Amino acid sequence: MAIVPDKNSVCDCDVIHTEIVDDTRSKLIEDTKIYELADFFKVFGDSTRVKILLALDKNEMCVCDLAFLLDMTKSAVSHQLKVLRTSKLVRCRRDGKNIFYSLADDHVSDILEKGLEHIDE
Amino acid sequence: MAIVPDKNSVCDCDVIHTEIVDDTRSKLIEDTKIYELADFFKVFGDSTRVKILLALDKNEMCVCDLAFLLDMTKSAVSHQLKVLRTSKLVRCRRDGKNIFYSLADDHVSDILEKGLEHIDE
DNA sequence: TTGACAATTGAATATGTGTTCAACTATAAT
DNA sequence: ATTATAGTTGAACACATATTCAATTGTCAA
Repeated sequence: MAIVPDKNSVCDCDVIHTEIVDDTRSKLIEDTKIYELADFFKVFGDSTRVKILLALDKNEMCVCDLAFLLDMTKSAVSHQLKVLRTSKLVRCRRDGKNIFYSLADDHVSDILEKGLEHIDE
Repeated sequence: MAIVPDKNSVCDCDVIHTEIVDDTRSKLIEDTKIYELADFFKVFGDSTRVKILLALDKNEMCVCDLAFLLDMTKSAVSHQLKVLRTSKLVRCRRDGKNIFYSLADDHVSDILEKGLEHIDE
Protein backbone atom coordinates (compact mmCIF):
# COMPACT_ATOMS: atom_id res chain seq x y z
CA MET A 1 0.00 0.00 0.00
CA ALA A 2 1.43 3.35 -0.98
CA ILE A 3 0.07 6.79 -1.71
CA VAL A 4 1.45 10.03 -3.05
CA PRO A 5 0.87 12.76 -0.48
CA ASP A 6 -0.79 16.08 -1.27
CA LYS A 7 1.63 18.39 -3.07
CA ASN A 8 0.58 21.21 -0.73
CA SER A 9 1.76 19.32 2.32
CA VAL A 10 5.17 19.87 3.83
CA CYS A 11 5.95 16.16 3.93
CA ASP A 12 8.55 15.16 1.32
CA CYS A 13 7.89 11.41 1.13
CA ASP A 14 6.69 9.24 -1.73
CA VAL A 15 5.84 5.99 -0.03
CA ILE A 16 3.77 5.75 3.11
CA HIS A 17 2.41 2.81 5.11
CA THR A 18 -1.08 4.25 4.87
CA GLU A 19 -2.92 1.77 7.06
CA ILE A 20 -0.51 2.17 9.94
CA VAL A 21 -0.52 5.94 9.67
CA ASP A 22 -4.31 6.08 9.48
CA ASP A 23 -4.66 3.74 12.42
CA THR A 24 -2.24 5.83 14.44
CA ARG A 25 -3.98 9.06 13.51
CA SER A 26 -7.33 7.69 14.63
CA LYS A 27 -5.89 6.72 18.00
CA LEU A 28 -3.99 9.97 18.64
CA ILE A 29 -5.33 12.51 21.12
CA GLU A 30 -6.27 16.02 19.96
CA ASP A 31 -3.53 18.45 19.01
CA THR A 32 -4.52 20.97 21.69
CA LYS A 33 -4.02 18.32 24.33
CA ILE A 34 -0.63 17.46 22.88
CA TYR A 35 0.44 21.09 23.18
CA GLU A 36 -0.81 21.18 26.77
CA LEU A 37 1.13 18.03 27.55
CA ALA A 38 4.35 19.36 26.04
CA ASP A 39 3.92 22.69 27.85
CA PHE A 40 3.38 20.82 31.09
CA PHE A 41 6.63 18.87 30.74
CA LYS A 42 8.45 21.99 29.53
CA VAL A 43 8.03 23.48 33.01
CA PHE A 44 9.94 20.52 34.46
CA GLY A 45 12.61 20.89 31.79
CA ASP A 46 14.67 23.54 33.57
CA SER A 47 17.14 22.72 36.35
CA THR A 48 16.32 25.85 38.35
CA ARG A 49 12.62 25.03 38.40
CA VAL A 50 13.28 21.35 39.16
CA LYS A 51 15.49 22.33 42.07
CA ILE A 52 12.81 24.69 43.38
CA LEU A 53 10.20 21.95 43.11
CA LEU A 54 12.42 19.36 44.81
CA ALA A 55 13.19 21.87 47.57
CA LEU A 56 9.54 22.76 48.12
CA ASP A 57 8.79 19.04 48.25
CA LYS A 58 10.91 18.99 51.43
CA ASN A 59 9.91 22.28 53.06
CA GLU A 60 7.70 25.29 52.53
CA MET A 61 9.98 28.26 51.86
CA CYS A 62 9.99 31.97 51.08
CA VAL A 63 11.66 33.55 48.06
CA CYS A 64 14.69 34.59 50.10
CA ASP A 65 15.23 31.05 51.36
CA LEU A 66 15.08 29.71 47.83
CA ALA A 67 17.40 32.43 46.54
CA PHE A 68 19.91 31.58 49.25
CA LEU A 69 19.58 27.84 48.70
CA LEU A 70 20.04 28.16 44.94
CA ASP A 71 22.57 31.00 45.19
CA MET A 72 20.49 33.11 42.82
CA THR A 73 18.96 36.59 42.97
CA LYS A 74 15.45 36.96 44.35
CA SER A 75 14.44 38.33 40.97
CA ALA A 76 15.55 35.25 39.05
CA VAL A 77 13.83 32.97 41.56
CA SER A 78 10.68 35.06 41.49
CA HIS A 79 10.51 34.88 37.72
CA GLN A 80 10.65 31.09 37.85
CA LEU A 81 8.13 30.96 40.69
CA LYS A 82 5.77 32.90 38.48
CA VAL A 83 6.11 30.20 35.81
CA LEU A 84 5.43 27.53 38.43
CA ARG A 85 2.45 29.47 39.79
CA THR A 86 1.00 29.94 36.30
CA SER A 87 1.34 26.20 35.70
CA LYS A 88 -0.36 25.59 39.05
CA LEU A 89 2.55 23.50 40.28
CA VAL A 90 3.11 25.61 43.40
CA ARG A 91 0.91 27.70 45.66
CA CYS A 92 1.82 30.52 48.02
CA ARG A 93 0.64 32.28 51.15
CA ARG A 94 1.72 35.62 52.58
CA ASP A 95 2.91 35.87 56.18
CA GLY A 96 3.93 39.43 56.93
CA LYS A 97 6.65 40.48 54.55
CA ASN A 98 7.37 36.92 53.49
CA ILE A 99 5.56 34.89 50.89
CA PHE A 100 5.87 31.18 51.52
CA TYR A 101 5.73 28.74 48.64
CA SER A 102 4.85 25.05 48.63
CA LEU A 103 3.93 22.36 46.11
CA ALA A 104 0.39 22.63 44.76
CA ASP A 105 -0.49 18.94 45.13
CA ASP A 106 0.86 15.39 45.34
CA HIS A 107 0.77 15.04 41.59
CA VAL A 108 3.86 17.21 41.32
CA SER A 109 6.07 15.00 43.47
CA ASP A 110 4.59 11.98 41.70
CA ILE A 111 5.92 13.24 38.39
CA LEU A 112 9.33 14.08 39.84
CA GLU A 113 9.45 10.60 41.38
CA LYS A 114 8.62 8.96 38.05
CA GLY A 115 11.37 10.93 36.37
CA LEU A 116 13.92 9.94 38.99
CA GLU A 117 12.90 6.30 38.65
CA HIS A 118 13.61 6.43 34.93
CA ILE A 119 17.01 8.04 35.44
CA ASP A 120 18.10 5.43 37.98
CA GLU A 121 18.41 2.66 35.39
CA MET B 1 17.22 32.98 63.26
CA ALA B 2 18.90 35.07 60.62
CA ILE B 3 22.29 35.18 58.96
CA VAL B 4 24.01 37.50 56.55
CA PRO B 5 25.04 35.53 53.47
CA ASP B 6 28.54 35.54 52.06
CA LYS B 7 29.20 38.75 50.16
CA ASN B 8 30.65 36.70 47.31
CA SER B 9 27.39 34.89 46.79
CA VAL B 10 24.90 35.96 44.18
CA CYS B 11 21.98 35.90 46.61
CA ASP B 12 20.78 39.41 47.51
CA CYS B 13 18.90 38.60 50.74
CA ASP B 14 19.49 39.73 54.31
CA VAL B 15 17.26 37.44 56.31
CA ILE B 16 17.16 33.68 55.84
CA HIS B 17 15.34 30.90 57.70
CA THR B 18 18.59 29.06 58.19
CA GLU B 19 17.29 25.87 59.78
CA ILE B 20 14.74 25.27 57.07
CA VAL B 21 17.25 25.99 54.32
CA ASP B 22 19.88 23.73 55.91
CA ASP B 23 17.36 20.97 56.41
CA THR B 24 16.27 21.27 52.80
CA ARG B 25 19.83 21.31 51.53
CA SER B 26 20.65 18.14 53.44
CA LYS B 27 17.66 16.35 51.92
CA LEU B 28 18.22 17.51 48.34
CA ILE B 29 19.65 15.12 45.75
CA GLU B 30 22.98 15.90 44.04
CA ASP B 31 23.16 18.70 41.50
CA THR B 32 24.25 16.40 38.68
CA LYS B 33 21.13 14.33 39.19
CA ILE B 34 18.99 17.46 39.15
CA TYR B 35 20.46 18.40 35.77
CA GLU B 36 19.81 14.90 34.48
CA LEU B 37 16.23 15.10 35.67
CA ALA B 38 15.63 18.48 34.03
CA ASP B 39 17.22 17.28 30.79
CA PHE B 40 15.02 14.20 30.87
CA PHE B 41 11.84 16.26 31.16
CA LYS B 42 13.13 18.75 28.58
CA VAL B 43 12.87 16.04 25.94
CA PHE B 44 9.14 15.73 26.66
CA GLY B 45 8.77 19.50 26.56
CA ASP B 46 8.34 19.80 22.80
CA SER B 47 5.07 19.12 21.00
CA THR B 48 6.74 17.50 18.00
CA ARG B 49 8.59 15.03 20.19
CA VAL B 50 5.52 14.36 22.33
CA LYS B 51 3.47 13.67 19.22
CA ILE B 52 6.14 11.30 17.92
CA LEU B 53 6.21 9.46 21.24
CA LEU B 54 2.42 9.22 21.43
CA ALA B 55 2.36 7.95 17.85
CA LEU B 56 5.04 5.34 18.44
CA ASP B 57 3.11 4.26 21.51
CA LYS B 58 0.36 3.17 19.11
CA ASN B 59 2.42 1.74 16.24
CA GLU B 60 5.98 1.15 15.15
CA MET B 61 6.66 3.54 12.26
CA CYS B 62 9.34 4.64 9.81
CA VAL B 63 10.55 8.21 9.38
CA CYS B 64 8.38 8.70 6.30
CA ASP B 65 5.26 7.59 8.13
CA LEU B 66 5.99 10.01 10.95
CA ALA B 67 6.76 12.84 8.53
CA PHE B 68 3.46 12.26 6.76
CA LEU B 69 1.53 11.95 10.02
CA LEU B 70 3.02 15.16 11.43
CA ASP B 71 3.10 16.95 8.06
CA MET B 72 6.77 17.72 8.49
CA THR B 73 9.90 17.12 6.45
CA LYS B 74 11.84 13.91 6.98
CA SER B 75 14.79 16.04 8.06
CA ALA B 76 12.91 17.76 10.86
CA VAL B 77 11.51 14.45 12.08
CA SER B 78 14.90 12.79 11.86
CA HIS B 79 16.49 15.54 13.94
CA GLN B 80 13.92 15.00 16.68
CA LEU B 81 14.29 11.23 16.46
CA LYS B 82 17.99 11.71 17.07
CA VAL B 83 17.17 13.58 20.28
CA LEU B 84 14.81 10.78 21.32
CA ARG B 85 17.41 8.14 20.47
CA THR B 86 20.12 9.94 22.43
CA SER B 87 17.77 10.11 25.42
CA LYS B 88 17.08 6.39 24.96
CA LEU B 89 13.33 7.00 24.69
CA VAL B 90 13.01 5.26 21.33
CA ARG B 91 14.82 2.43 19.58
CA CYS B 92 15.02 1.58 15.90
CA ARG B 93 15.58 -1.32 13.52
CA ARG B 94 16.39 -1.25 9.85
CA ASP B 95 14.25 -3.21 7.36
CA GLY B 96 15.53 -2.67 3.85
CA LYS B 97 15.42 1.01 3.05
CA ASN B 98 13.16 1.78 5.98
CA ILE B 99 14.16 2.35 9.58
CA PHE B 100 11.33 1.57 11.96
CA TYR B 101 11.10 3.36 15.27
CA SER B 102 9.31 2.30 18.45
CA LEU B 103 9.27 3.27 22.13
CA ALA B 104 12.32 2.09 24.08
CA ASP B 105 10.38 0.75 27.07
CA ASP B 106 7.18 0.97 29.11
CA HIS B 107 8.60 3.73 31.25
CA VAL B 108 8.07 6.19 28.42
CA SER B 109 4.33 5.65 28.11
CA ASP B 110 4.15 5.66 31.91
CA ILE B 111 5.49 9.20 32.01
CA LEU B 112 3.19 10.35 29.22
CA GLU B 113 0.26 8.79 31.04
CA LYS B 114 1.18 10.56 34.30
CA GLY B 115 1.34 13.86 32.45
CA LEU B 116 -2.05 13.33 30.82
CA GLU B 117 -3.54 12.46 34.19
CA HIS B 118 -2.35 15.76 35.61
CA ILE B 119 -3.75 17.73 32.68
CA ASP B 120 -7.19 16.12 32.96
CA GLU B 121 -8.04 17.89 36.21
C1' DT C 1 4.71 59.00 57.43
C1' DT C 2 9.07 57.60 56.70
C1' DG C 3 12.56 53.99 56.08
C1' DA C 4 13.73 49.16 55.36
C1' DC C 5 13.13 44.96 53.25
C1' DA C 6 10.49 41.03 50.76
C1' DA C 7 8.80 40.29 46.47
C1' DT C 8 7.24 41.32 41.80
C1' DT C 9 7.61 43.22 37.23
C1' DG C 10 9.11 44.76 32.45
C1' DA C 11 12.69 45.53 29.29
C1' DA C 12 17.09 44.17 27.61
C1' DT C 13 20.48 40.76 26.80
C1' DA C 14 22.48 36.34 26.06
C1' DT C 15 21.96 31.73 25.37
C1' DG C 16 19.49 27.64 23.81
C1' DT C 17 16.81 25.20 20.46
C1' DG C 18 13.64 23.69 16.44
C1' DT C 19 13.23 23.90 11.52
C1' DT C 20 15.08 24.60 7.00
C1' DC C 21 18.25 23.78 3.41
C1' DA C 22 21.69 21.40 0.98
C1' DA C 23 24.79 17.78 0.92
C1' DC C 24 25.63 13.24 2.04
C1' DT C 25 25.17 7.93 3.16
C1' DA C 26 22.87 3.47 2.75
C1' DT C 27 19.96 0.22 0.64
C1' DA C 28 17.27 -1.78 -3.17
C1' DA C 29 16.01 -2.29 -7.97
C1' DT C 30 16.86 -2.07 -12.86
C1' DA D 1 27.10 0.46 -12.37
C1' DT D 2 23.43 3.55 -12.23
C1' DT D 3 19.32 5.41 -10.47
C1' DA D 4 15.89 6.21 -6.97
C1' DT D 5 14.43 6.56 -2.43
C1' DA D 6 14.94 6.43 2.94
C1' DG D 7 17.32 8.47 6.22
C1' DT D 8 21.00 11.28 8.43
C1' DT D 9 23.83 15.27 9.17
C1' DG D 10 25.85 20.08 9.78
C1' DA D 11 25.35 24.90 9.22
C1' DA D 12 22.33 28.80 9.14
C1' DC D 13 18.39 31.09 10.65
C1' DA D 14 14.55 32.38 13.49
C1' DC D 15 12.35 32.05 17.57
C1' DA D 16 11.95 30.97 22.53
C1' DT D 17 13.54 31.61 27.09
C1' DA D 18 16.47 32.30 31.50
C1' DT D 19 18.92 35.78 33.90
C1' DT D 20 20.11 40.54 34.79
C1' DC D 21 19.10 45.19 35.89
C1' DA D 22 16.37 48.92 37.41
C1' DA D 23 12.13 50.37 38.97
C1' DT D 24 7.99 49.43 41.60
C1' DT D 25 4.62 47.40 45.03
C1' DG D 26 3.31 45.73 49.58
C1' DT D 27 4.07 45.11 54.43
C1' DC D 28 6.10 46.05 58.85
C1' DA D 29 8.54 48.89 62.35
C1' DA D 30 10.00 53.19 64.24
